[in-house]
Amino acid sequence: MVQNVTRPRGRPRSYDPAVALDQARTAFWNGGYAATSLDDLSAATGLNRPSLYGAFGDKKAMYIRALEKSRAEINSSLAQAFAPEDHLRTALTRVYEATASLYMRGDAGPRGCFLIGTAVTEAVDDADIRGLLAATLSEIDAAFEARILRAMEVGNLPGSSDAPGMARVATGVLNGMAVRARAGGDLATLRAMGASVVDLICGRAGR
Amino acid sequence: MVQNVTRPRGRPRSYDPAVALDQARTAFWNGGYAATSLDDLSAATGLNRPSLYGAFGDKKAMYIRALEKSRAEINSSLAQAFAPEDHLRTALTRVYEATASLYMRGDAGPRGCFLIGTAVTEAVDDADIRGLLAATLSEIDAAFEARILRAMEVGNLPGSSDAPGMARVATGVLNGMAVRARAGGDLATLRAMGASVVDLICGRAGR
DNA sequence: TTGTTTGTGTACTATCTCGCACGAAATGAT
DNA sequence: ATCATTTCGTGCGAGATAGTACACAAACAA
Repeated sequence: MVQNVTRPRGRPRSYDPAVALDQARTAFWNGGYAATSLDDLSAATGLNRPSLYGAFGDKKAMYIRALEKSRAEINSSLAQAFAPEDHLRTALTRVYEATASLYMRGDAGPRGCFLIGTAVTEAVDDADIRGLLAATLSEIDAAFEARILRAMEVGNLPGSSDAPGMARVATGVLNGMAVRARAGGDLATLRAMGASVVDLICGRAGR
Repeated sequence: MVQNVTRPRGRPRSYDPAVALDQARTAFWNGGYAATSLDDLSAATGLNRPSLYGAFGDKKAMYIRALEKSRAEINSSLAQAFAPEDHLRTALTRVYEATASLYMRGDAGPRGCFLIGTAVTEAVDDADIRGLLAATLSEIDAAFEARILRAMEVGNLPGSSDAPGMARVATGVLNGMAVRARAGGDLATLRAMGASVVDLICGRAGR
């Protein structure tokens, strides 16, 4: 409970920047980066354009901020899902179940993953976005790989398993689920994709 | 060698519509649908706007035509790759190898898959594009599934295998490779992803 | 030739887009 | 109370964008 140290000098802002960033991300998430105009962002956040510029800079800066927010959320949710030391099958299933329902959310229909749904298109022409996308994919790979390596140590997987390869496949199926969601796929299909790749990694009979 | 039956009445067009469609698709492929303007398309094809309208209608009609062309190419290349009755591992490897090098092509860096790279973003707001994307994904699933079922009949896979699930995972990894390509991933990574999922489906020792 | 049909190219308009300049409003400092 | 500082909101302007009108060019038919 730290008292607000010192209130800044001038007129207080009438909005919460974190909330506004969330609303802007929602707008980008639905329509993509290029198709979302500043007027759309203005309508989504309730801020007028000068306030948007004051808060975030230009359109691309807003988008980068939204990407970084998603990146942080992905990393923390993977870290959380992989923390409990239960069986690999349980941990992977938890990740895919949570992801499937996350990807199905959205007012205008399922929107999948923010990065896959919007950044992939821009990545070819924009090095900043491409770098952020690549970094996030690597981090997801690394989270899967670390968890798989732990499973190998504990004996849940054969010691000869190809952990980096399995991790990239695991990430790839996540990407495929994001694509399906935007293509209008239903929750059952997404969950089935996750279950199938868990079976392939952990073995069908599983346990 | 059919003689051009009857030449159409008026002034002949000075371009090949199929070539122009290819060039337009290249422009969309790099920049995405929304970010590609009619001037970009005009520059890419060498046609001026009235000719573009005359040939294809508006921008969205051009894009739909490009999507359908890619869809047809995907279906025929899968049918071709799956035709020989060799081992499932061979057939799958052939598909992933060919796809990996296809996804790495592009003048402005690797562009991945045209559908994944451009249609996924538009799919939420546009039902036509969403439907085309969903139909193509289903067709890819179906091609994988049919090939896996044949492998089960021949005894290359256990009869208890989950063919639909494996097929969706196979498609998902394809999607993941398309994402990686646009994120700047290198050919070795794409190929490794393919090899890993082939190992998971066919068994590590393989053969 | 002469007329018909069709493609080409310039130019135009209405609209949208971004980014910012300006004054009004709301707060803290003195 | 007055000033300084920061934000808010209306409105503006330069430029891009989609789509079209219209005149010209090139082919064929009679």
